[in-house]
This record gives sequence, C-alpha cells and structure tokens, in this order.
Amino acid sequence: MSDPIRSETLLYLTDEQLRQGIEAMYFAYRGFTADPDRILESMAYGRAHHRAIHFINRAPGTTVTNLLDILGVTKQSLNRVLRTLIEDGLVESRVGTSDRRERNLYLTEDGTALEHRLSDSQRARMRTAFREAGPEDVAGFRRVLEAMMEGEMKRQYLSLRESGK
Amino acid sequence: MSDPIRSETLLYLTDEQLRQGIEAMYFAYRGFTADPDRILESMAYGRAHHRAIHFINRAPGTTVTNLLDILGVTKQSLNRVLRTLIEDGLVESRVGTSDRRERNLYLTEDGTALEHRLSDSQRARMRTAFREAGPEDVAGFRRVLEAMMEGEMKRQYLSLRESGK
DNA sequence: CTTGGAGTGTCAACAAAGCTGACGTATTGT
DNA sequence: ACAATACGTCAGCTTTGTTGACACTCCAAG
Repeated sequence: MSDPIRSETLLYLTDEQLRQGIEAMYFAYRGFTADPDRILESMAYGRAHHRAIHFINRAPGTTVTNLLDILGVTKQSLNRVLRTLIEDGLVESRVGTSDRRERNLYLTEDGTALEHRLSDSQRARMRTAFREAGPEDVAGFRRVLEAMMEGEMKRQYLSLRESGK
Repeated sequence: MSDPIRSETLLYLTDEQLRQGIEAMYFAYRGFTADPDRILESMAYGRAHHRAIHFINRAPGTTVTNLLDILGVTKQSLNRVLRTLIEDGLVESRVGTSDRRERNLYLTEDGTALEHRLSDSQRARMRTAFREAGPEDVAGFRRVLEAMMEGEMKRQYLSLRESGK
C-alpha cells in the first residue's frame, strides 16, 4: 500500500478498471453476436442453431453427447434445435459405426453453406477488430479471455484449439 | 503475398486465428456470466435483472428511456423486470423534477446490497483473470473489445467510461 | 388554451430457448 | 440375461425477448 512501485503496478486492478472491463465485455459481446443474429433472424433460426452449426462444423462426426457437453444445455433443448436442422436438410445424423447407439452429426452441403455465411460475417468483424488493434493486443485479448473461462470450459476450448490443425 | 515480412506480420489474421478468437469469446463470456447467474438463480431473478441493476447503479437517477437505449430491449420487456425490482423494494422510481413524465431510477439500500454481491463476484473473476494476464494483456484485451463493438454501443460504452470518475 | 407528440405504464398474445421429469427404444457390455 | 448408455420425445414450466394497442401525463408550440 505504501510501496509506490507496487501500487503503480496494480493500478490496472482497481475496481473502476475492473468495472470497465465488465462493461467492455458486455458491449463487445453484443457486437460479436450482432452480425450472425441479423442473418439468422431472416430465417427461422436463432443463436442456438448457430452454436450447433458452428461446433458440428468444427468437429464433423461429433456425437450428440459430445455436443451437449460443449454447449452445456439439456438434450431436450439441443434436440429441438437439432431436429429442425435435420428436417431442413442442414445437418445429417448418421448411425455410429463402432457404437451404433451413437449418432454422428455432419453438415450437409446446405449446412456448410450457411455455416460459411455465418462465420464469414463473424470473422469479418473479428478481423477488423484484430487488425485495428494489432498482434500484441490480440495476444493479450486471448490470454485474458482464457483466464476468464471456467475450468471445464477452458479444457474444452483448449482441446478444440489443439485439434484445430 | 510474396512479401515474407508482410505475411509474417499478418499471421494473426488467418481464419484459424480468427476462429480461435471467436471460440475464446464464446467460452469466456460463459465464464463471465457464470458467477452472477449462480447468485441470481437462488432468487427469482435472471440476467435481465442483473443488467438493470448494474446500469441503474452505474448512473443513478437514469430515466427509463435512457436505460432502454443502453440495454437495447423493448420497454415492455424492461418494464416487466423493473416492476418486479420495484415491487421487491430493490429499485425506487421517482417522478422527474424538471420533466414530471420521466421516472428517475435509483437503487434502494437492498438494491445496492444485491448489486454489491453481484458485482463483487464478477469483479473477483475479472481481477483474477487480469492479474493472471498482466497489465499489457489487459490493455490489449480492452482495445480489441472496443474495436469489436458496434458504433452506437461503443458510443454508450465510452460515455459511461468517461462519467466513471 | 388547445393540441400534437414524447415519456411512461400496462394489457394481451406470442416466440425462442432454456429447464425438469418421465418414458421408450436400440444397443452395448458385463 | 440384465443393467447401463445413447438417443429421442412428450408434457409442462420459466425467463426474456417480441408486436400491437391503448391510456395517461406533461411539455411545448401554435
């Protein structure tokens, strides 16, 4: 407290700084979801469909249980979303080869097309923000976000990150 | 493209890097809301109540219209939340002094107490993440988030930021 | 002083997306 | 043979968002 160096160093941890971080997170997340939301609302879909499509594309052949773990919702909730996507021909559900109780999920051609539209718009905003900020800031952005995740989610994030080529 | 320096510098803008940024945002936001959500679910409240309480605390005496602008919801939706908070004695709605059509919103003692519980838990996580990352990373985090906001929301964020002592 | 419009509150009806609980079926492994 | 697992589905409830309509208060301009 009386150490000027220490209090200087820790200025970024004041309640006011933390509050600004909280509000930044709130407003930025709204920007983050705004573009896909606009595309989705023109169809009969919502954010839940987007999340399912994203992670099926991310890990083709994933099982329903795996998707439930990643999304952290109940199977009833996921099933409602998944059913419409399958009915609309965006997602294909194939009986598992090794374990035939499982269903492996894949995007169809149409599903892939929608995924591209959605992720293109989201990446465009992310790219603009990243370019505006620069590589150093992006590294900091990533480190802070990773430190903010809960244990189990962080594990899943890192495992997706690792499988990402 | 054929310039090695340029392609080196722009490596952080590859689609894979952007996708990881998107997933980091998704998982981090869930961590970000997890603690307040746990507190709120024990009462009859949800995230919408939290947001109202946060911004009323942030700008005491704010009007309903101002709050609508910040939160980006319809007045019917906000009104439902606001009504329960007023009934439960957490928020006070005073008739405006200069313009008596307006309602100035304030937290009561109980409202302030709940605000503290909520923001304490959220700040604790933010503080841990900030400390884990360090001041440079936090600056980057903030700059990227600001670049990610939509125009109108960024305006509101900056104006809150400015009024923050 | 009247009148138009802004700020607010509220009613009804509806939708998206989460939840719990219960049950059925197919399949697997012990 | 039987218990456990993976999945699907029915029914019902909650929160939080949406439209549309209407009433009231009040300010300001004509």
